[in-house]
Amino acid sequence: LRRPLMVNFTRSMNQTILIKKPPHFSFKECLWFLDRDLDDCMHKVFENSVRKLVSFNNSEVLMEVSEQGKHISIELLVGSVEDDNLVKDYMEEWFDLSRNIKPFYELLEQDKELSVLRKKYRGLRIIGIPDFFEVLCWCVIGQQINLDFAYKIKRKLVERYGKHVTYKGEKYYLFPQPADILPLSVEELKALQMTGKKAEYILGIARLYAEGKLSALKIKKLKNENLMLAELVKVRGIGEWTANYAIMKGLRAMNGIPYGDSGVNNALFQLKGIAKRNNRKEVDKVFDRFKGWKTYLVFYLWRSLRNQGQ
DNA sequence: TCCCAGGGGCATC
DNA sequence: GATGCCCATGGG
Repeated sequence: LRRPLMVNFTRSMNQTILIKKPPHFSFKECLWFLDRDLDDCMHKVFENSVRKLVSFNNSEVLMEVSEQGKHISIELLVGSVEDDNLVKDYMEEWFDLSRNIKPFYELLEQDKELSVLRKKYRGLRIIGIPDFFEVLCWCVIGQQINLDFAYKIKRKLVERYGKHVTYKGEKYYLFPQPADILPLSVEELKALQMTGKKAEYILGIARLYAEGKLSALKIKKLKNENLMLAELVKVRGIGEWTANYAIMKGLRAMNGIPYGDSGVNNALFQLKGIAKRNNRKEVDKVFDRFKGWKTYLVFYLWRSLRNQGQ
């Protein structure tokens, strides 16, 4: 028998998971980062929330993340999970929630020019890309082209080859899996406006995944970040910049420095006046004081390049 | 027209 | 290890 009364409660029946906000956390700053002015097809940002499709044990779940007082609220608009911890663990990775970033702020305070980063962007966390295959593909796509164009290419790839669910007329996508990419030809990928080289690199990465030779787990098992970088750089299409970006965004390694990154260079030029080219030693000099927090410094430097928002 | 944008591979010396 | 060249699109 149907029970009409239940209809009114449809909304509250969605599974909702609460996570207590850690100290030094600003949901607004995190939301700002996810939004920027970029057309990222992997999530949708609204005024006070962000929606993202995630796969837990091969079942798709559409999350709506917002803040509710002292908590971060994750409402599952589509799908559900048996164990709340799946969602909590995912959120921890995505927003780097479990880290106490106070020591980073103390280090910032000691740097005359950089302390402004704390004042302006307090509460911003590393926003990660928990899918390691996605990080690697994204790096290859984004190499050496402007970000707007890179996001355009990613959108084409994802909309064509990624799974999606539809919610209220909007489509939400998962990044394609290695198995989705592997059967494609260079020509099919070039049709998405990436170069032949990039198409080869992405197919190569998908192949390594399929052969079980490359995965987040394999890299995580390595003892330290230098070993991780060395292993990743062996892969065609992955250089020093990409390897660093990948362990920062995908594995939450804390001492990544994407040498040669134009954003980091521009920010350090603006804030500290150091050269934009051949500046490795100067960059190291700034970063040496941030042992254990280098990735955070990179992230805050990127943040400083865009002045809108608080 | 030239240069740059969240590079990397390769050849060459 | 440093340098130069190629890839290849779009915006300033």
